Amino acid sequence: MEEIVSKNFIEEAIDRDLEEKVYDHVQTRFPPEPNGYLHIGHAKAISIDFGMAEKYNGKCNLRLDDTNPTKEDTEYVDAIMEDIKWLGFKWDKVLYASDYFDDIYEAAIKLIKKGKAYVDDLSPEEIREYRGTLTSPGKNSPFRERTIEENLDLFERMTKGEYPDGAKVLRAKIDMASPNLNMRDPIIYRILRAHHHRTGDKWIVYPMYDFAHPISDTVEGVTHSLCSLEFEDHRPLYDWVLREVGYEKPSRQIEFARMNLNYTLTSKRRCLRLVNDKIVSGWDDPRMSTLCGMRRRGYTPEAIRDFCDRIGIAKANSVIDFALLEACIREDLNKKAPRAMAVLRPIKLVIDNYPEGQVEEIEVEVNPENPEMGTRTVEFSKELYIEEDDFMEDAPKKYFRLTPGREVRLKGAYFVTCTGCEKDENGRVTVVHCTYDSETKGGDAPDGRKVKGTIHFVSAAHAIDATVRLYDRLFNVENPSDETGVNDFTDNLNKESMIVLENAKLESNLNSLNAGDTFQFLRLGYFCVDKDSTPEKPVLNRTVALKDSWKKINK
RNA sequence: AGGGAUAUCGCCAAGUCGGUAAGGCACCAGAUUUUGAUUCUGGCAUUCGUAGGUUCGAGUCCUGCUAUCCCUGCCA
Repeated sequence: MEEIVSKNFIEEAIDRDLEEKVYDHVQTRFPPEPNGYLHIGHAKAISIDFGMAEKYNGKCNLRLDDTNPTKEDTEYVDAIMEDIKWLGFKWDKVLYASDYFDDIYEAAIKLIKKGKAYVDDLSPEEIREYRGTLTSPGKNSPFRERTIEENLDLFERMTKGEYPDGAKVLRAKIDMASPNLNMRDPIIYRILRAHHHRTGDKWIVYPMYDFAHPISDTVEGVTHSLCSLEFEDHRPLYDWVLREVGYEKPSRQIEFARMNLNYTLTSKRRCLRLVNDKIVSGWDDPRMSTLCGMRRRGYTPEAIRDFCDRIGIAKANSVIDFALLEACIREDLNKKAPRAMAVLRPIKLVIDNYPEGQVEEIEVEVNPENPEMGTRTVEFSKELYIEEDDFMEDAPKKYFRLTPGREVRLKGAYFVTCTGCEKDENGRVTVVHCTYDSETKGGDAPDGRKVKGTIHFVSAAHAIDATVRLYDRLFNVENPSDETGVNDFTDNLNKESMIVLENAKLESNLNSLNAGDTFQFLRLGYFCVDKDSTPEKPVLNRTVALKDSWKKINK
């Protein structure tokens, strides 16, 4: 049966434009300001900007919005490009708002000549006062009625550097009484002596976002300029600029709701705190919501794109459940990740009736979800490591693992029956004893008897020592930014967001790991090799745990 | 003299001439399972922010109200 996918409101708008021949093609752009790292919220915008172009066989440019040289840096440009490529999206061109500085400047002159822009000498404080408030109209600047000639002259002098920063601005002459504050003679150019990462010291005046953006879009040939909801109020200004400058094919701005994810933080200011205060190891800490952090954590681009597709596109503000992201990464990795056995918190299991010194090669599948991935062998011997959790001296009835008298299967190997354990002076279990049934090789009993549990193991003599970092959500409240009732957002941190296990044991097949390699450790979760990993001491990050209905029962 | 938006299941989200509430995640129950995973099967909104109205019939149309978000940077 054909799956019915209804169109979202952006596609409907595009369809209408195409139908009415407002445009005969679709072109979009993704316009980040290069002043920080991309995070999961940007993934949605990227997915929409590039996705719409793809759907309509159009093009999408990456345009770095660099109209404020005091905040931007090339370091971020490189990181942004890397992240977009990683996600698997392809831009048509890499462009910069600064590529259009000449066009934008000409547009400003045009506006002045039309009497639609003027140079204002008011101070920033005065401009704020004159703007009025949400509920009261603003009033005209005393400089509003300067002649066109005077404005032309003044603006030229601004550009030449005759005035200090902040002394004058160029404003659009619209309506100081507009209920929309953005229309109250918005500033379109300011004097800013700052080194620009691309244009150097060529410019002394820089256009404001509201002026630069519509012009960049239209000059670039963008048909649909997709952005987030907070720019809805700017659309009248966006349209005003394009109309007054007089473009024949103005771009159309369409706004959508940005994504929020519970338990995660995307605010630049707060993330910077996490980094600066060393609460995390850096912008690419696996707990960060940055794309580089998620990449290091082991998230795949496929999972993130699937996530963006599944959450939909709408205009209602919403908070997505983190569990959906986890479902996406589990679904992707379940198909792709080779299985391996690893013991995170090892205790010894000694098979008392197994021949001393004997080693058997046990064949197990690499991925039961995908038989084409073949099989591998793991060593089996008298002394194994098993998970601390897989033995319990006094176990409840529903416990399917090792407890004295109970028989379980060692994955791919034999049935073993627990006979007891040894403890240290503190009462901690150090060694578990069992006997095996040599008739059950491969994991099935010829007499047809069944076991309820199958546990994983690693042969002690063959195990590879490793460090495993168990990551969990960084915050233990749904909205980490909510500081009501706490001193600040760091009070919302999850103290157990990273648990480092230095004594993990890996199966011997994992003897040449590369950063980024991903595995499913049987019964534990998905793990990927960290960049800190060395051949001597592998380091694995837990991307996400497997679902665990036992944990739920046990609670 | 404020303006702009949004309200459908715990979280997202379809619902487009008004015709009797898709789907995903989560959750619950059962089956299968050499991962307590996966897979499968079944369950999960008499009701669409709220109060009225129009209509044979309203989530969809009309009126009023309420809640939430955004806007008073020479940031984007």
